[in-house]
Amino acid sequence: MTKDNDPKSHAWAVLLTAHATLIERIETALAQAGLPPLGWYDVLWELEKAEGGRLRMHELARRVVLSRSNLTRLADRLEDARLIEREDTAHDRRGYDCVITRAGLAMRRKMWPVYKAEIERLFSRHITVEEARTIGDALGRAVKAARGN
Amino acid sequence: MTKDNDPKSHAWAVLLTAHATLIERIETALAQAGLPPLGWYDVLWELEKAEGGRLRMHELARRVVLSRSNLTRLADRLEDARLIEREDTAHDRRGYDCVITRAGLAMRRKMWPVYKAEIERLFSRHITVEEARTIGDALGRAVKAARGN
DNA sequence: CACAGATAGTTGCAGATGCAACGATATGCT
DNA sequence: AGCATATCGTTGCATCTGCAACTATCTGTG
Repeated sequence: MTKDNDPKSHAWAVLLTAHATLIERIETALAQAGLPPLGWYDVLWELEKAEGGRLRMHELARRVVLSRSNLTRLADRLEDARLIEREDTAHDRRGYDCVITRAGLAMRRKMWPVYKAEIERLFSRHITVEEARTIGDALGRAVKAARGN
Repeated sequence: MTKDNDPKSHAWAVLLTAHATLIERIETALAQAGLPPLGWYDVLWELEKAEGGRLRMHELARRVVLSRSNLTRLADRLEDARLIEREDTAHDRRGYDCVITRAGLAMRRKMWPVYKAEIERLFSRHITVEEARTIGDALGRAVKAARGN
């Protein structure tokens, strides 16, 4: 939080602090509401957005920015909770599709209001639409470049 | 990365992705250089900035946004590596001061070029100074509000 | 000054994480 | 076709994490 001489380093430092602080609050809010952690939401939401509610494991891992081994076990937990299912994929006997279930859709819908309220309370309320656009654009460029490596 | 209707939700989503992606890259770079993880840097840097290179455990935990139990063990590791020391604090027999050692200062100095190069490559290069100011201001406000809770 | 309640830091435990190694399958080259 | 190489997803291992419980100490109130 120290005033840096370089605005870019300062922005990076604040981004780290903001992420850590807000995520901590959001996880707490979800836990207090008796809901699963944010990582579950991310997976469910990516699946819900995807064509047919299904994605290959590696593609899902890429989208939620998780290592594969990590996604394997997160998928295990979600499958135990009946929120997703693994199906053999066509044309590649090595792979699986993760498919979101009805219960998975319902869970995501149940988590969203809690998550949304926290985003509003902790983030949206404090920034202007113009700032939001700038953040989305600038960080979006950085992500795109990092992925293009 | 989906185009959201709401710029603020979109900014939040991009922030999450950017954080995850860039941190992953930075950790990889540090590991490849044979250096400790980013969490060590954060602690060392906070101590180095602090008056006398020392902070109480709880204050250090607050600044690096870590739970206390977590900081206890991170401090254990740093102490094992002789990068910090714990000293009884004056006036409160419950508490300890974490103090950075010469080796700790040296380690932070050794990590910085690697960290800095990654920040530059992954973040600074892709944003303007004006955007950096906006990010620092906007997220700074959010952090400040969240802490004032 | 005695006691209730708050705070400092640590520890046990269960769960989450990354990395390297693995078996299985696919792909490219000859 | 046959073999080397790459990719898919899982697993073992060591490490890291948060929560709740714990001891020790401090603070405020009567």
